[in-house]
Amino acid sequence: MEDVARLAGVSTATVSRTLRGLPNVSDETRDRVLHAAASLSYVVSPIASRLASGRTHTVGVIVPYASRWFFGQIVAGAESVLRAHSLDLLLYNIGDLPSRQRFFDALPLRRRVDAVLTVAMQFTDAETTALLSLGVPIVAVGHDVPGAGCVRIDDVAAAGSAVQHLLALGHRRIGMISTYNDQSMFLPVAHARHRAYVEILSSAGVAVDDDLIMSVPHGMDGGEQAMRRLLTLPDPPTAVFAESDELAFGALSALRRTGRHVSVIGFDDHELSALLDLTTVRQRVFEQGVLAAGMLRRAMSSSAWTPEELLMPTTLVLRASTWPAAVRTPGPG
Amino acid sequence: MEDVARLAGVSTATVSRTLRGLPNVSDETRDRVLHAAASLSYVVSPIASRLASGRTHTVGVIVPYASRWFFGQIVAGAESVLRAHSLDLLLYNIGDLPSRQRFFDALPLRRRVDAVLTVAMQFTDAETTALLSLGVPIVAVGHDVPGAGCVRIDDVAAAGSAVQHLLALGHRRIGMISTYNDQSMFLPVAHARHRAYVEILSSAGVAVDDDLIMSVPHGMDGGEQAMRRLLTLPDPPTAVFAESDELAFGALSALRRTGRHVSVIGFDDHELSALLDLTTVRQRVFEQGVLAAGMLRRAMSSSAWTPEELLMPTTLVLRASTWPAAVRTPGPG
DNA sequence: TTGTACGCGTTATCAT
DNA sequence: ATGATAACGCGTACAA
Repeated sequence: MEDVARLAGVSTATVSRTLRGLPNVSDETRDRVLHAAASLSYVVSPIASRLASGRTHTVGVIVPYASRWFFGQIVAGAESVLRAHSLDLLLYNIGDLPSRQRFFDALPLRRRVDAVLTVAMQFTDAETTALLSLGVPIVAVGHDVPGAGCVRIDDVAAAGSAVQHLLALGHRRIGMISTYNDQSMFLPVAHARHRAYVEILSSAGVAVDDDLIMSVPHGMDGGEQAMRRLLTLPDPPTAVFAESDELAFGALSALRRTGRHVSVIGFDDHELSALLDLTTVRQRVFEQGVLAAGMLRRAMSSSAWTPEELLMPTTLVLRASTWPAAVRTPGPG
Repeated sequence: MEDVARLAGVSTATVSRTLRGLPNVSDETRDRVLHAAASLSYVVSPIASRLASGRTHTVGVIVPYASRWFFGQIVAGAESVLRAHSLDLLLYNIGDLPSRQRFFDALPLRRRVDAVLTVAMQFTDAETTALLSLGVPIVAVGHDVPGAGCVRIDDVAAAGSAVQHLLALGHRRIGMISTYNDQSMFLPVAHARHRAYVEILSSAGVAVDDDLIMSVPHGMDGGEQAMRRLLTLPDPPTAVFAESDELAFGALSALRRTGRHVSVIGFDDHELSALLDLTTVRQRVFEQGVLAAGMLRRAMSSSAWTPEELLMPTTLVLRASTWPAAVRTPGPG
């Protein structure tokens, strides 16, 4: 920077001002500085800049399963807007217990980020406290953190509409495929969808049979496992609500391998759900990442930011993986 | 850090040494410092540390399509090992022309990373020069960069085995679904697989018909589009080799919608390929990310690192999406 | 083994 | 509008 200043015949202070586009720089000197910088192909050292300014220009993103479709979409959405404002994104993948403990033990985010984005996590009180102790704004997607901004869908209503759909098709024996994580805790999303399942069935006068609720690890394998177990029941379900499309894919796989027929409805509208003809509840995932990042930007720029809450809509997408109960099940008619 | 030093009754230099685990610190002082740091819940400022040491502890990762399955796997694999060594990973998603130009225009990696990982990119000479001008070690996955390390599969041989499989099934009219990017350039991977297609057909005495080669944007939509076009040909193929499983998924979708029957073989062994019964060429993607990150670590730690080259194996995975030509095609028999 | 002191490359405050 | 200079928080020769 000194070289640039010398070449432009000004002080380093003026170079700094110019390069950051601050006011109070005459057009003429601005040109000189810009030319000098260009001819020396000089760029500001982000690290030195961060140390001096005290701002990291970085946001930390915490997800449980980075390589799953849903989280990939969220991260990609957030990345696109953060990058556009030259903010760095530091990804922390803490799905399994060991990495999670390491994370909250060392809390590597300290002195490192200006804001935090967390996606579909279930934090203990201690973990929440640790997060808040970072002293930076937080935005959560798909779950709540006290004092944090929030982007989400109405999980209970959306999951309810899925179960409602199965009821409307005449199904009464309806299974559910749910997930848990390493701590044997339900993720908040799983919790809400499970609640919707219970509520809708109950209010329709259908008894909730715990045997029909399978709790498995997230992913296709989990879904396959769950459906296999459901099929071995003495009185298996005629329809199943899977908490996510990836679980539903696994369920479809089990059905195909066993040659059985059970209606399946998923949740998300995964990129491949149309191909697999999966009835599902659509949510705009990428966009939630975009909106969350926008919220983060606002939080970082205004010192008096108050947590916002954004509720995204969902849509029931009807395809061929669900059908009336009577068609395949012996009924009274 | 001064506070810690004061509390422990030592100098900041000793604190620094202790916290970095350097030798030449007596066990007793080490304990005192560690306790002091713990009781003040002090952590080193990574930014200040980086400025002082001149090392960023960060690697830049350049991918064309961050949210596609393949790249998600690579990045997840690399992240897992980088994180384990507390290295940050800065992701740059430059698939479309505008972001790519912005990237090479500003070259935001300057003074920012200790190493670079690029995945399946096709760089122009100018872009390669720009990258090399960063003066940091580079590792490329799925393509070559002069002077860079490399992790890859034998694309020509692997793609060849796919085409060979179709030939062995008796197919003679074999299509190919290939990709191009925004600059209308073939990605190096696309190039190699296309070459294999031509070579294998030629050496089997089968004429290469350019009408059977569809070039589309990457992704399911592209695959669907390509297959639709192939089906409208006066003499459509009886089998198709898709450059990636995602393209193949699109092709399967088109077949299902049109009720036509064409053998399809993909490439990658995507998580969902088994479910869709897609015959494909398997490669271990996540592991390539892991290995590339390991190579990067070696490159960063030893000043005299010489580019390594790693060749990963592939396997032909036979499923139900390919079948003998005679079964569905009127033949002499 | 430990302490001193300078340097890392900016930003920001206060003058001018 | 511009310049001098003190932070920013640490690493690291060098000295002790």
